Amino acid sequence: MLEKEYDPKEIEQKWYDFWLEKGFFHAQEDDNNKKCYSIVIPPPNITGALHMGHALNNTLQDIMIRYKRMDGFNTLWMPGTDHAGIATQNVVEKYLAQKGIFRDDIGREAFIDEVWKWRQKHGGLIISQLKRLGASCDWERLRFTMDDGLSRAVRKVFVGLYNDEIIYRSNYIVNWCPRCHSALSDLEVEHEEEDGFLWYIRYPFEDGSGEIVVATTRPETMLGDTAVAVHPSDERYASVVGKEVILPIMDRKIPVIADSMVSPEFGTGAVKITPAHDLNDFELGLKHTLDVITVIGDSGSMNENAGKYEGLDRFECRKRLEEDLDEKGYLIKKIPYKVPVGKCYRCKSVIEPHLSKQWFVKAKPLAEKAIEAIKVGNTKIFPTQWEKVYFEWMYNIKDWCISRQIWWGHRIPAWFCNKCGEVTVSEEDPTRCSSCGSSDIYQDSDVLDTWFSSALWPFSTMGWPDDTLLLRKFYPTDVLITGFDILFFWVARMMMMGLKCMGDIPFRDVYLHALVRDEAGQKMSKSKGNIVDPLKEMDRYGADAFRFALTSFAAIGRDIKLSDKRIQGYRFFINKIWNASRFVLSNIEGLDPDDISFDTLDIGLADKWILSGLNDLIGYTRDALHDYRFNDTAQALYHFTWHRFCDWYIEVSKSMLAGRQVTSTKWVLYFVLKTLLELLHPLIPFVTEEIWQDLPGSKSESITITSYPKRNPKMVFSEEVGQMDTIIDVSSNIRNIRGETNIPPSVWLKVIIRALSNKDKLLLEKSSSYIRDLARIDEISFISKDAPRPKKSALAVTKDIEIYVPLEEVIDIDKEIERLDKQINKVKTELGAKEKKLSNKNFLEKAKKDVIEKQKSIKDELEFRLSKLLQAKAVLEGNDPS
RNA sequence: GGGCGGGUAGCUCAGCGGGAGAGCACCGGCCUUACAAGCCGGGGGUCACAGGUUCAAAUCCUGUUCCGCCCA
Repeated sequence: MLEKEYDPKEIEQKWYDFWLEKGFFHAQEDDNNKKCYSIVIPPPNITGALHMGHALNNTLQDIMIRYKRMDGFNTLWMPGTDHAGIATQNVVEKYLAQKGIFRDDIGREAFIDEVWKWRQKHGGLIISQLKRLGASCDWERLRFTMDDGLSRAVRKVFVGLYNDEIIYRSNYIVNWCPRCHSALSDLEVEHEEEDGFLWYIRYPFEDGSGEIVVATTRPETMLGDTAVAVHPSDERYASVVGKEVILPIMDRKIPVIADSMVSPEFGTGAVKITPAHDLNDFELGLKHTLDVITVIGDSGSMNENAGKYEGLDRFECRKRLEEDLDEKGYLIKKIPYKVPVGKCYRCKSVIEPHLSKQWFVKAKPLAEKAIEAIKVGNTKIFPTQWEKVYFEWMYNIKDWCISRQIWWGHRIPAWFCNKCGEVTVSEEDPTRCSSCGSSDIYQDSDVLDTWFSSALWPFSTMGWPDDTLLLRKFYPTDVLITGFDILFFWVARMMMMGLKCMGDIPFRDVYLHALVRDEAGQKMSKSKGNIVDPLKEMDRYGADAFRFALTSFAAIGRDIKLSDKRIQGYRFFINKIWNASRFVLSNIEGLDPDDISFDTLDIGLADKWILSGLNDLIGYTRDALHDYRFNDTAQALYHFTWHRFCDWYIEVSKSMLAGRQVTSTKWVLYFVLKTLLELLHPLIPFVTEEIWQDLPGSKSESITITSYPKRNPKMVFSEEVGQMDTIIDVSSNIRNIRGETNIPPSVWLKVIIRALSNKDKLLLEKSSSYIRDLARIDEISFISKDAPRPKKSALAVTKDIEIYVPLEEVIDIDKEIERLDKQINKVKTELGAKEKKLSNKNFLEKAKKDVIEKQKSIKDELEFRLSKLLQAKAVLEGNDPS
């Protein structure tokens, strides 16, 4: 027997330990009997703590995995963590700084040792938090992007792509974060518009024939200018192209050139060209063979080429330079201007376009196959509108800068020769230069972008480059479930690498879920203080309630606005299940389901109604999960459990348990509860296991490994469903009269029913006991078509059934008239619309027959109800025409 | 500048060609022995705006407007 109060805490821990101990989550690669189903986890950072995004993401994955596991698949949910190069290095640096240890003091090797130590100590936090959530990952296979195996995969891919000339090294303008001290890929830069200025500066002609005025948003870069450019067809400047100007402050002669890249509308139509500090300028510089002068260094301060500004921070330099220009008369004006600013997505520092030697992945050839795979439908993206976004990005893909100037990560397997200057790229650490054979070589100090190893995740975790059983069985994976925000970062790159290295897609489906926001729709962030902590929510309401809430909100294509209160609402649902189960378990004592054959049971109307509904629910749930409609799944289960099973079936079962059909009622209660628990288990694993274990009969060791319910054609009873719906409808109408007239439930009522159709009449007579129970009626009588109307009674009409509730002295005439008027008005409005529709010739000619028929029958019903209500009102008003 | 998503009950959202829905909140009545974390009943919406297509539009098309996001 279940405890009276549901206490999630004890129960959750208990069952999770049980599942682990039994090894239910472990995939069997040598099992040849079952079909396989696999998911790889989006690896969280080792520095991370569980946030709402993780919670949602992993709940959805767990639902799919648990569903498939129950449904007979050999399931693999591959877990792991990501080494998160820059983020982790930052965290560990801060951690060491507290102890007075600094990276540069201890050196690279010692620092990396420290990171591993840190990871040993703190890196497992998020894993334990995922367990708290109930994630049924195959923990025995836990992977880490810096593991030996995965590192070997990284090297293999790097070398392979290098040999295919897809990876190359080049001197190019990259996004440089002066704080992280590293290059970043285009994706790692966040673009914003900020309030800035546009400076207008005179550049005098060298021959003294006047000046040209250039406009710039970044005056400090002028120190590295090597040209001024105008549009070739800009008449204002046609005569000055080819002349030279003196660069103010620096007193350097630079040419005026013409190029169609210049926009005549911007500023004065003349722009300064700084090839070392702007991507467009760099390309224009290459085209016109301009000098390249770097004036800003790695840390964002001015270098030796900046003359007297050397050593100043770039923004300080801007101020000083402005003063100097103004003082010397070069500055014409400075006007407010919206400027685009790129910021580091990790530390928010302003990105500096920076000329440096970096490693790149040539993306175009990889993208072609990745586009094709989605085009032909080998991989499908849900919701489909993301496919467009994917294509857009893939078609315009740019080369991917993969080198990072940090220490923590996969070191680039390239060695430079001090003697001949050539590079040796090799999977094994070489001892000699592959070009000249010299042993005077050194390894590139850079590491790879973390996303480079993440791109290999679906196959590197399964043992690639070895040909493993795991890969053969579980690759490609069935679905990738992740947030849309890493579609480019991760999904797109896994597609490219999977197709390149494995020759096959990494996953058949991609389900992109929304972002979890706060109740005001704001992105959650520490600085805003609007974070909802999943751990706290789970402590407060239990993991099940929390999971169910997230699942209910996971509608396709929407952001999720989450508040504590909304989670609380689902706590009530868990409690409802708990109490319904207490009712069922305490009332089915003595039932041995093993001894019962469904075919021999004498089941009644209500039984058929609930079983048929349950059967539909099974189909609906399976379909919804198949389409990743998680919220539909949750809603359907919620509604059926609460508003069909609890509200109606359990209610009628109470008297059935005291009647003749005790066994069948017990069995139906048992069967519906059992099935509901199994349907719910993937969403709310803990509470369902706790109750399921208490069910009678022989069963498997755990609900986790029991079969997911299947539809049963023997449980389809459409006629009875309609009949029970009529009974419920009549009962609701009686309850409505009771409610509207404020008659408390303690007062038993009488009811008189007149049904025009014989079918309904027979049904209601036969099944009147249901109505008695549901509406608290102690006497039901039936009158014929031509019998006089019962006096002093309230009336409700549904379909062609008249329901009279005699109120004797209780009746308040005015109040009842008021009540009838309300109904009359409602019916009149609806009837008006129907009449209009049905008097429309065009409608009758063009609409489908069944639609017209339906409208007609609705109209007939409304007319009937109206006439009855009007008559009832007339009686009360004392001018009964009959 | 280009693209995407959205504007439906007080709030959060579902519905996406044929009688406007759910949860929460609100109002009234109930301790009816599974559940007061509950039960029963009720009120509440020119479905952003303007055109169009259609017999029929919250639903399809066009435009406007507001909000959010992505890319440049």
